[in-house]
Amino acid sequence: MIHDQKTLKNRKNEMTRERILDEAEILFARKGYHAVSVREITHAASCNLAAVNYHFGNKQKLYLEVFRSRWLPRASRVHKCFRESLAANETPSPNAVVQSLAQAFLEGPMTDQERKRHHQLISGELSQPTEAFELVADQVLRPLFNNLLDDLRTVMPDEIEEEQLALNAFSILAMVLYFNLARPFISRFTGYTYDETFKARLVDHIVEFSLNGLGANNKENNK
Amino acid sequence: MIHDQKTLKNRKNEMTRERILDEAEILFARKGYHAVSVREITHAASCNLAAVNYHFGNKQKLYLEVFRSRWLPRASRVHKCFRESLAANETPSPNAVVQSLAQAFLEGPMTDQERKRHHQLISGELSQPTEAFELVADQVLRPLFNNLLDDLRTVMPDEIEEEQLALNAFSILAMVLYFNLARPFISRFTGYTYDETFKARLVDHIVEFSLNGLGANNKENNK
DNA sequence: GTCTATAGCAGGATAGAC
DNA sequence: GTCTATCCTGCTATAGAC
Repeated sequence: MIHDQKTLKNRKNEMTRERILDEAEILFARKGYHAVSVREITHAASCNLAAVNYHFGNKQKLYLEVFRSRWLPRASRVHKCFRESLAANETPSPNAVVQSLAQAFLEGPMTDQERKRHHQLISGELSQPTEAFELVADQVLRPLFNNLLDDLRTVMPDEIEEEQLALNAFSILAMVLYFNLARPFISRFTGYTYDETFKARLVDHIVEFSLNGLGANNKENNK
Repeated sequence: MIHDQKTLKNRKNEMTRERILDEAEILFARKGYHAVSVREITHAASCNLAAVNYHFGNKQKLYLEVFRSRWLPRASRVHKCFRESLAANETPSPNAVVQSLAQAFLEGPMTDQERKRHHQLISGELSQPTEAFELVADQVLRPLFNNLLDDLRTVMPDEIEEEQLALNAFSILAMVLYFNLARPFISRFTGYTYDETFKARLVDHIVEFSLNGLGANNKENNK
């Protein structure tokens, strides 16, 4: 009995909490932290103004929780997609590394709507870092970067220097992230929409450009 | 007489106005539009709260004026630096194009402090575009992009498609802009500081990576 | 043109009833 | 846990003295 009541309460509690997180993420992504008010969030989540303080303490902690419980898991899915796609190749190659990465980021496990929110949120943190950036840098970006470094070390010639390797890793990330972050800018100047065809075209381009950039475009490594 | 009084007034007026613009730019860059209050700006500029409304109408118009009178001219200096550096080569080559661009952006006519402000401001607009983005896109980004397209068309093989050309132009821009925008992220992961040596190293890397990426790294075009 | 003073409002946060 | 009512701070913008 008591247990049932408790789970019932918890369930209702959880649902309000989740609704707030959903709406908060949408609004923070669309307008940025400071441009969104708690009133706006609670109104969108159809709950009371005081609910944010009750569930999260304050606005800043709600924002952090959006990253912790929404952004990080999604980023993990992308990272996992990258690793699995890469592992599916029987022999590692620069081509496989770059293609897996580009596909995971541009065509990966997110819907277009999710991807937009996801990138707007991180874009805000790159522009004006808060505590959330530490979280993202340590739990997502650094592991991704280190994985990429290791992958490159495996598939690149042995004589390559560590600094050279790091710069190459950053350059590949630059391509992948830029074509996501600069989407409005790119659409504006070319008139292309980011449909499936164009995204596939982009992945091909990124792979080709990066592979050549790596100077690893010799016949035996590609494909 | 009357004329002298007028110029004197105007001069004092201009100086307050300029001081406000200076401080507003610093604060908007550091904290973002919504996180800065007019009080903060006028206090930093050692003038009265009402001065912003007198000189600019309101906060939003002040923000726009920062872009118009501070950001755009600085971007023009960079663009000019790029064009002049490129024109200095007797024969155009992919190498000259990319190197001129990378040098203008990374080592160009700005101090490091200016560059940081400059990139933080545009970074905010990329993340949450306002009216200022239209200004920047039309007056700076589009001309830059078109110039780069024309340059590439000149130096690249004739059979290249327009779409391919545009993707290459975006990729080069991605490299140049990313290594500026992601500076905190890069420093954090490598431990490198952006001193003169490292910036020169970066320019070399961007040039090499992009040239290879263009697939134009044949001996007769390089150098 | 510059200032003081203040209107007028929106924000985050909380106390206390239910 | 959720709600109402409210506190209080901070904001933008303006009116009016100098």
